[in-house]
Amino acid sequence: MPELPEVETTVRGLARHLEGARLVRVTPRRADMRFPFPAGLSDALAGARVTGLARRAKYGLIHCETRAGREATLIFHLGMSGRWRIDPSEIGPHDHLLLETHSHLFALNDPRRFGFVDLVETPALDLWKGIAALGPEPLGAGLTAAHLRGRFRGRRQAVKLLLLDQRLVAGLGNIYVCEALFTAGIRPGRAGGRVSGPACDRLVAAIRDVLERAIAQGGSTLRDFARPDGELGYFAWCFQVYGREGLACLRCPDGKIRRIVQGGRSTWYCPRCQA
DNA sequence: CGTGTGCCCTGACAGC
DNA sequence: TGCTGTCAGGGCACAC
Repeated sequence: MPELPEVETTVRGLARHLEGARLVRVTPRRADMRFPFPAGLSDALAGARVTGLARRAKYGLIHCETRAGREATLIFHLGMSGRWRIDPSEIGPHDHLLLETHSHLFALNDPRRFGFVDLVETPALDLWKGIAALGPEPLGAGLTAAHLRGRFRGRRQAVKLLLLDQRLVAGLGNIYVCEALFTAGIRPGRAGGRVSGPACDRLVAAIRDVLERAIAQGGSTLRDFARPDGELGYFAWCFQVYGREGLACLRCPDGKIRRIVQGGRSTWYCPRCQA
């Protein structure tokens, strides 16, 4: 379930054990995930010290200083089914990349292999293809109603699909777009260009609210990650509309949550209170 | 350029 | 029990 909050939670969980540690060994267990592992990955990172962890959109960033004294960043994307396992009791068929420090083993596990990793020189990180074109972070100062309004202007595409476009806002996925549109009272199928200024105001607030609450929820689950064999990236979250087709709307008395398909993916919303 | 479609991959679940 | 079909949190390539 990796959208922004899950990646944020994952990064925080990894940071507790990885920050400042030295990578004793880095081991791909197959040739590729979605893309081939970078050539020379193991050699480049063996003996490197982890200087810090960060997140940009749905990318996790593991900043390192290599033995050669170069700043390098290991980028990971969790795709649809990726997660990190800490000190797993055994290595399974879907553990595709292992990071070992003196005290812990981290396994990047991803059954569907839609995730991937890449290695870049840290000074060139912002030029990296996945990051260069990203829109503003939704929890940063860059996301404003004016920004959304400007990017929506003249667009006939549904606001739901526009919000999934990482160039417009970085880090939203299917769940939190559905939830934010519900909170803001905006119909997912509304054309971007027809979303009003006040609606953009509500949308910005809703996006922040939904993401912050999800991160807080994930943070509380982080406790579990301290125990051996802990896994990172998944936590329970009580959704208001996501996956609730046919159930009663939690806000209005008579609404029933409806599911439609947009861009080949499910959208859930309340036809009564989302205009 | 904006928009729409199909596809990468495995696993879980519903229905027969 | 075992088969088949459908669907899943993402993003890219490609066609028009």
